[in-house]
Amino acid sequence: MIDTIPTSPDQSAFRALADPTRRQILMLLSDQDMTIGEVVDHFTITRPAVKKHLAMLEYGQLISVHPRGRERINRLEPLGLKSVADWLSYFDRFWDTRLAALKGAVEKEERKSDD
Amino acid sequence: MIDTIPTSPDQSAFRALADPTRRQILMLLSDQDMTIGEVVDHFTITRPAVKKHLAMLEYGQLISVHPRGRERINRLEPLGLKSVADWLSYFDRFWDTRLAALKGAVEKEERKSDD
DNA sequence: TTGACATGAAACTATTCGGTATCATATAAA
DNA sequence: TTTATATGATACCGAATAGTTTCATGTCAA
Repeated sequence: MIDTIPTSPDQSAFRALADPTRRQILMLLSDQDMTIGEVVDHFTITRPAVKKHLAMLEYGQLISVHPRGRERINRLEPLGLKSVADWLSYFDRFWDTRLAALKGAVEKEERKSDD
Repeated sequence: MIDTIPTSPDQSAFRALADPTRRQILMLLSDQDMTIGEVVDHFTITRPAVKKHLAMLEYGQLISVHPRGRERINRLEPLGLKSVADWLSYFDRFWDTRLAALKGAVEKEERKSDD
């Protein structure tokens, strides 16, 4: 009986990804860091709406925000996305057993080259 | 200016994954197909609540439902998850360039062995 | 110092979400 | 043919979402 749900490491990241506008923002930030104003210029919704989306992305640790003078620079935080991808990888075996195996091998190889 | 958002292929799949209970259900179904009642037995919430979650998972094409007598068998549909993983793979380059390359190579290899 | 500008924040609205309780329907079993 | 069981479906509730408008704050520049 599941009562206290063994919450995945990043509930808020999954929630942050649920909205198409927020996913679009992530795509934008993958090209370059942007101020709030610059992000707003890519959408038709108002600035406060974008601000809220950015707040949720930050809460889900998918972006980080860095003040610079009167601006705030929004930067993609890929590691937040990686944790989601890792959760999904649990299902790798269903569509590609061999890929999962290779993935493990590569990651092992990487850990070796890290030290 | 992004107005009509170039919606990702699987908006409803992302939404379906946003809830921890639904992700838990997917984990359960990855072990075995289940009737609604069997899924309910793993949680403390009521059957109609579970039913709604299953409906969202079905809408997001993450599961399929198959009537059998008076029961309805819920089955994991891994391909729905794969489309989400594919969207995420856009960001692979940020944390693992080499893995992304390997992934491409493996998938190419698979396509070869498919025909 | 004053004005322009980038952002913060609050208040409000409509809709969706996650949940409940309740009742209806269809099938299996006695 | 009853009766029990598995599910469908509806109505309702409180909280969270996604958006708006409006106003306040802080910083750069003239």
